[in-house]
Parts: sequence; C-alpha cells; structure tokens
Amino acid sequence: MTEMGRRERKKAATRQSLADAALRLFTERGYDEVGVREIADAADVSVTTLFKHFPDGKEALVFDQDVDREAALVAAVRERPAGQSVPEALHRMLLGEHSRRVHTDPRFDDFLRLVDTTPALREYARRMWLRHEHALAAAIADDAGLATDDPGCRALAHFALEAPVLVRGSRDPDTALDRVFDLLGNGWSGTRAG
Amino acid sequence: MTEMGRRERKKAATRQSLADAALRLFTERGYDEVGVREIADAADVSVTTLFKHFPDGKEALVFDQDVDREAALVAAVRERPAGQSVPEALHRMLLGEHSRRVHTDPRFDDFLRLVDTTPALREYARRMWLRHEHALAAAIADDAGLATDDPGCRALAHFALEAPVLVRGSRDPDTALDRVFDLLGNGWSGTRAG
DNA sequence: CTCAGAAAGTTTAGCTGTTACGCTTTTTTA
DNA sequence: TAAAAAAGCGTAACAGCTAAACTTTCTGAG
Repeated sequence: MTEMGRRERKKAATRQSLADAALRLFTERGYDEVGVREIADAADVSVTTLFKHFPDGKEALVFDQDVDREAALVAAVRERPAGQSVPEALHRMLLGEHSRRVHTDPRFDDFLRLVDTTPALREYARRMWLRHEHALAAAIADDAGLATDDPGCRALAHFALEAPVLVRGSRDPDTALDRVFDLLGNGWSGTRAG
Repeated sequence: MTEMGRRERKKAATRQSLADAALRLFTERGYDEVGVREIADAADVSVTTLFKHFPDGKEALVFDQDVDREAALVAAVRERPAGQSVPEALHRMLLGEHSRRVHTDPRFDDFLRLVDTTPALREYARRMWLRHEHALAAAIADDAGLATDDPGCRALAHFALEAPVLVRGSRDPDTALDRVFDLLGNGWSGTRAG
C-alpha cells in the first residue's frame, strides 16, 4: 500500500535511527545529560541533519510517533451513542486511550517515565496535545449548534484535553479523571449536592 | 518601615534599571530581536550580573512586579459573602483584577501587548500564574471540607486559573469569561438546558 | 539510457541563552 | 579597623540551534 522509493525509505531509516538513539541515551542517562551532538554521533549523522529531521528541537526526538489522535477525539464527539453527553463521550475515550497504550508497546513504560520526570518534556507533550483544541472545539460547537469560536465550547475542549495531564501523578488516576469530568459535566454546584 | 541599607538600595536600583532597559528595548524592537548582552549593556552591567538578578532567564526580565496575587485568590474563596459559590467568587475577583490593572499603570498596555504577541512570554506568564494552583486548591478543599489533594478541587483551581489565559484574544473577553465560569459552576449539561 | 535537478547529508562557522570560575570593589558588621 | 559578606566584572566555555556553500545519492522525463 505505501509505495516508498529507496529515497524515502532511507530517510525514514535515518529518522528512526535518530529517535531510537535519543530514546536509548535519554533513558540510560537522563534527558539533560545527553547533548544533541552526542545523539547525532550515535546515529552516525551530522547535527544539521538531526535538525532537518526534527526542526522542533531536542524535545521532538522523544515524540516520534504522533499518530492520528485528533481524528479520534473528533470522532468521539461526532459518533457518540444517542443520549450520551459530550463530556461523557470524551471521558470514555480518554480512559480507553490510556489503558490501551500501556498494554501494547513494551518500551512504552520507559517513555512515560522519561516524560514524567523531565519538565521540558512534560511541557512539550502538553503543547502537542493541546494543539487539537481547535479541532475539538469546532466539533463540539458543530454538535451543539453554536458558533465555531464559541467560548464555552473552547473552554470545554481545552479543559477536557488538560484533564489527562492534570490527573497524572494522582494515586488513582482513573478515579481522579472521573472527578474532573464530573466537574465538567455537572459543574461545581452539581458535584456537591449529589 | 522598610529599612534599606545603601547596599540593598543599590541592588534594587540595578535590578530596576535592568527591567526598565529590557521592557524598553523589547517594546521598541521585539522580544526576539534583543539579546541579553545588549540589555546588560543598556543597563551598564555585565551579563553575569544580569543573570544574578534574574536567574530564571530572559523571560523573567519582563515580569518584575510579581505581587501578592496568591493571597488575593485565597482570600476571594475564604472571605466570600454568604450564599456565594466558589466559582462565582473567583469569577468576580478575576474580573476585578483585570479591569483594575488596565486603568492604573500607563505603560501596562505595552506590557500586555508584548506578552500577548510573544509565545515564550505567554508560556512563561502562564507558568507563573499557575504556580498558585496548589494554594488555591488547598483553600477550596478546606472550604468544602475535602482532602487537601482532592482531584475535584485541584481541577477547579486549575481551570479557574486558566480561564483568564483562555479568554485572552476573544472579541468580548468579559462575556467569554462568563461562559467559562458558567461551565465550571453549572457544568456542560447545565449550560444548555437553561 | 542518461543526465539535470531535487533531496539528503556534510562541514564549517557562528549566534544566543546560560553558567562556572576566579578576581576586584564596596558595604556591613564584629 | 579588620574581616566577612555581597555585588559586580571579564573571560571562557557549553548547549541548542541555524545558515551557507558544497557533495553525494536518488528520481524521473526526454
């Protein structure tokens, strides 16, 4: 299906080699203890080449596989079962994403630990994740029949995307996520009266 | 009241001189077009000294006056009138803060424009602002009789603090802020049925 | 087939933010 | 008044990142 000439294949190989070297060195010795020159050396390419492949800089080396999560977010809103609210739909989808990933890739643990323990990477991950805010807000607005730039929709999208970041590090992340989406769904007043 | 020896007075003067030079040069030519060496020169100080005064780096030069906003946030929750909800109290307090500042300092306009147009400064401002999350969450939890690290309280604190950042750039920021706090107070379901 | 050009890569050299180090001067204080 | 403390200085260096000019490798149209 994916027709790749020799050129693109080599390019992908180089990129992969860089990402692999970076992840290995970072997990071995820590993000701040590994320089970009050293990564380039380990992948046997020049520093300039490294930056041609990862123009967003050192942090981007860690997030090589940025798959189609935006589509999944929008779909969660659009194709939710009848009677399910938007916050509920997003809540379920985020829970699913999380548990699926953990039990799939073997070295995904190292990846998560690395990101969690490195402030620069946490920030970067958040920025990447929040890029989808616009698309998600648009989907919500469309669904609710409101203007595309409606502030309420933007807020819901933003808060829903921040939820996973916010609960990371909790003793019980799943329950914490429940609480956050309870707040978004029913409001502060709704969460107390029970 | 404030007993300052010659030493501390000179230190404060140097710091002020640096912040002034930085703000002037930044507004004149743009944040990215002014180097840190140039700022030190303009303030007639060595680069080393500049970083002794602002160890957090170039961005910190812009936010010299980081006054007691944390206390104000906590007070807004603790000393709110009877019958007023926590989101309402925070909403009012944030509205007040905003309008007061705009009509007070003359060069505050330049400051805001600079921050708004410079990604690095936006990020930095957000981080500074969100440092108060912990204190605010604790105040909310205490008020509601919940555990200090309750996820719902953390979420409310976090979202309330992000609200002003979120509505910046809207056509009508005050109304947008209303919508955001409506979401936090009544939830997504509550905002539609009305 | 072939050859011109696109694309990947290299070298070199440099800029910017930031820090370490060792030294001088000023202010405080014992 | 001597010594400790603190502010500042200059140099040098490191890390992330970029530009420029040049070489190699692949692709594709004639």
